[in-house]
Amino acid sequence: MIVSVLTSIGVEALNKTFSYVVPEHLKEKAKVGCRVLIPFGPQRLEGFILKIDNKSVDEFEYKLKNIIDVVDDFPVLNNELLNLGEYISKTTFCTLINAYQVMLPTALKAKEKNNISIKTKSYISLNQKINIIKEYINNNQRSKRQIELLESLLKNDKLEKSLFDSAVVKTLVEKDLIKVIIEEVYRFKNNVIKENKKIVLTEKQQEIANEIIDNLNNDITYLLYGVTGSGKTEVYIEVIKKVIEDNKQVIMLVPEISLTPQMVNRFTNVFGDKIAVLHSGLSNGEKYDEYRKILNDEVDIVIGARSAIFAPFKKLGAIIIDEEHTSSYKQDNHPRYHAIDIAKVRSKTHSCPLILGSATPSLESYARAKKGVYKLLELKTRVGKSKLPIVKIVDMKDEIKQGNSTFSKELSKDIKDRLEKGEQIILLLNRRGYSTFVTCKDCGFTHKCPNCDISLTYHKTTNTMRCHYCGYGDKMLYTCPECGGRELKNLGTGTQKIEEELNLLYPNARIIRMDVDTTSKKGSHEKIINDFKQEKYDILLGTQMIAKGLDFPKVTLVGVINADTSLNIPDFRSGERTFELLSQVAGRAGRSDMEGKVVIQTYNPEHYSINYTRSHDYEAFYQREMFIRKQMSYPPYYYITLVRILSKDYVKGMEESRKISDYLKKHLNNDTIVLGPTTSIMYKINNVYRYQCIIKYKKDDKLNDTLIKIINHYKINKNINVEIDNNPNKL
DNA sequence: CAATGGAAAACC
DNA sequence: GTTTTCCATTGC
Repeated sequence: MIVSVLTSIGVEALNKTFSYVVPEHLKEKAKVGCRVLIPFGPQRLEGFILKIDNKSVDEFEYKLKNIIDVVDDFPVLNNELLNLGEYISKTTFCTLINAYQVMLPTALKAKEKNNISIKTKSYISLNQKINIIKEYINNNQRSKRQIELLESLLKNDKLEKSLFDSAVVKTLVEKDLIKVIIEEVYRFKNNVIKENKKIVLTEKQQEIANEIIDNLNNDITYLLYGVTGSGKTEVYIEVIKKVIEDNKQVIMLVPEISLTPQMVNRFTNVFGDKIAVLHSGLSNGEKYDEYRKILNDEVDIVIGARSAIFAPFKKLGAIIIDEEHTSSYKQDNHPRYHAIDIAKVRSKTHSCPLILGSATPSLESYARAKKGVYKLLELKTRVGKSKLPIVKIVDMKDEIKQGNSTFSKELSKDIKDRLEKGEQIILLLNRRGYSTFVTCKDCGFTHKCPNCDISLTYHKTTNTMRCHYCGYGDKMLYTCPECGGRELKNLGTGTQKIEEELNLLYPNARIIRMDVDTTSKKGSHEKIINDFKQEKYDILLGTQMIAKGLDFPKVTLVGVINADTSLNIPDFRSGERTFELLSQVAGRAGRSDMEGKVVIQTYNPEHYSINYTRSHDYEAFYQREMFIRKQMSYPPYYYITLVRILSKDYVKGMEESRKISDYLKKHLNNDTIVLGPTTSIMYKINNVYRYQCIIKYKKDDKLNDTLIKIINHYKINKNINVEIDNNPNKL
């Protein structure tokens, strides 16, 4: 038997299979999709069997080697995953092996040293009839510890092996009186809080749910556009109930790790424990266990982040993507796949619906819904008595004149008021660290990362300067290295500084900060959220991770310290991102019957992205933004493909970028627009210079082939790296 | 003419 | 990606 094997090495030059002979004793085990251990030159590698060949050895002009071993008892890649991998590799221009690896949990990736194993627990139980045991007990009265063990087992079917002395267990096993049972156990445990809330759908929710339920066997994509607090989750639950009734399974994607516990909790209360959880907050072992629950048909629902879209369910009945506009549904390193694209492919293969939910849909999705490509479903009002919060926009230019720099008069007053009333507050600042850059007052020197073209952020907790791109860290400077000046100023405010100021202003307030720096430990997301929910704190201060989907009934005030941080990013999506962030965080206020208020501080109060949040007017924002996109030939009017050229050599990078740009202009359609080359916004990261060309097109049948030609041309060049990003999140 | 090193090729 | 091979340059 001869098989084609794809090695675990993810380089363009090895993006092909190699043939091996399967020795007689492995023939049974070797199936397509299984991992195998192979000799590869002088090394040993793992790879996937992609094909079983019916060729014979002498049809090859070189001598084939034998496979060393088959790693898996069952194919890690089933047919659907094999096809999905090809799709990813084609659409994201990555190697096939990279596509397969990204779909699998670490434990099942083809990798040489993978020591993530199945966790087991050992039990003991009786291996003889009761009368034989009793007889043994009577005849061996002196062996006290053996008798103790046997008597416990007479009372219990099985007991943990570790409760007893291993020598005692050993003797009894040797005498064939008891046996050891090894059981697989799952590592991940959800701490579920019991709820006794009965879910009653509003008329509108029921109507929408019914519409989806009536069409469960078609690959329709729905856009469920519902304002914050309108109860999209209730609709999801109603649909899922029906899918499970039909004996099918559901994938539910949530945008942030911090939102999973909340969703898991709600779902567990409705569906019991037939739920697997998959996100980056789990250890590799836990992820493996959750994945095995899916493989073993033990669960009906997977809740998770982006990669959960690959959950290997055999009978998918529905895919739900909550907060579909979230940029993290697209992977921001290679392979840059988008979970929604994968979902569409899977929805087609399984003939099941794809439900995209959001209060602020991406322009692309909403435009598609308007065109009828997606089916638009709308929830326009909040559930019950709760109303959308009042939004106040504060012009910080005026406040500065009055001497207020971080907190406006209005926001300070409101914070004080809520603290007195014992209500909760959420404050958003989309910048972590203490200050965003350090400048010398005398010569204007800014402390930049030596590897990247980025100013370093000061972290007061560790007294270090850190680069948020490459992770570089340095001691805080007290004298300017350029001119020796002693007046270095901290400019730009981060969450750490706000926390410090809040502590000074409201010494009695209990404040918790949530950003990348306070959530690096496992389970810390959940802890912060639970503690805040249980009112152990008055103020939750955080970066954008606190903006989406969280449900805190006691929050009546949301403050945005600086709405301009996301607006000032030079990117065509910055307006959309700003509106989305502000609308989402505003949606955290007033979710119960208490009225909510949102205070947005900005230096651009007249900007439409900020202004339309005041009236919660997505439609108006959409119209305005679409007008600009049309003028500027941006999505959704044009598709964008970003070609990024990376090189350690500044000059060579530029030269090759120019060649690539010329080649694109020459070979693409006439109505396709090629911009660049230019240096990227971050022109140097980790000592690698970055250039880019932007391709805007409506339809270009030559694009794919042209890009492949460019990639092939550079695949052997070690000085130039070319990356393709379709529909980029950032330019 | 061996030693060194960096690029290129092979990897089934 | 890692290892080996190849070839040109350098040093003695």
